[in-house]
Amino acid sequence: MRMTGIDPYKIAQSGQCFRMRALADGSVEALAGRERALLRPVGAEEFELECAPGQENAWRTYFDEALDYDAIERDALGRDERLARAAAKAHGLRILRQDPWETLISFLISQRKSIPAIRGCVEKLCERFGEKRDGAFAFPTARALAEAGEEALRACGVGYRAPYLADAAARTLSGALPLDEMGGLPSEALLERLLTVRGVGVKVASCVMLYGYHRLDVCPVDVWIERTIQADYGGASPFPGYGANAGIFQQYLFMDRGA
DNA sequence: TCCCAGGCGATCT
DNA sequence: AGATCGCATGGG
Repeated sequence: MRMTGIDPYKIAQSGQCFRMRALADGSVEALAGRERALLRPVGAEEFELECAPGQENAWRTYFDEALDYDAIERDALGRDERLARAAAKAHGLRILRQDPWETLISFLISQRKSIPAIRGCVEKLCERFGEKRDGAFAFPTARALAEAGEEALRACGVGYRAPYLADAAARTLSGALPLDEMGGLPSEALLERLLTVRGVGVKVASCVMLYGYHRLDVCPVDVWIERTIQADYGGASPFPGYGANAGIFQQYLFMDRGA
């Protein structure tokens, strides 16, 4: 299957997912849930996607193929100078449609960690508690993490976040936190439910909403985005004015952080 | 050795 | 309601 117009290298680097990486031969490996895909470059902005039989449409959805990102980039280019610069550099980026559970656990870990450190923790969790499947490890299920115990979780380098993961896993397993059903909630109610998870504040909840529930208007504000607001927007957040694409524009600016 | 990382919860005023 | 502080761990 062929995919055009996307830049998987940028997606892998974007900080929205932690199990996607460029390989030495120039292809990009994507791991999501129990599945694995390989994107091999075959031309300009063109990649051949190799995946398990029957998974093609799932990967098309994952890479948000149906959305017109060229139109979104044009929107960004017409806003302000700072955003336009970031959007131009981010050409080919997509907001992935990730699984809410995987997103929740990943961003619970993310607090006060660098992106390489997050990747390391996530990979350890997968190796130790995920099912081995065709040369890679699946992301661990809620049951697997609930049964692992806090100490075994802590041994993956998650530190003080271990009880947060245990709580999220237990509540997901019991049905108290029905992550899949919560996709039907309006954003305000969804945010409220996510904030009931220990270790989830507004920033982590925003990441789960944007990356796990594809709420593209939701804008996570982390230390980097806050710095950008201070340094480039004089302390006045531009995101309320960005409307339906605020979350995507946040991602453009996050990728261009420090520039 | 020091400082920071895609923050959050507890504990003050 | 707002401000401050401690927190596990790894990398520069």
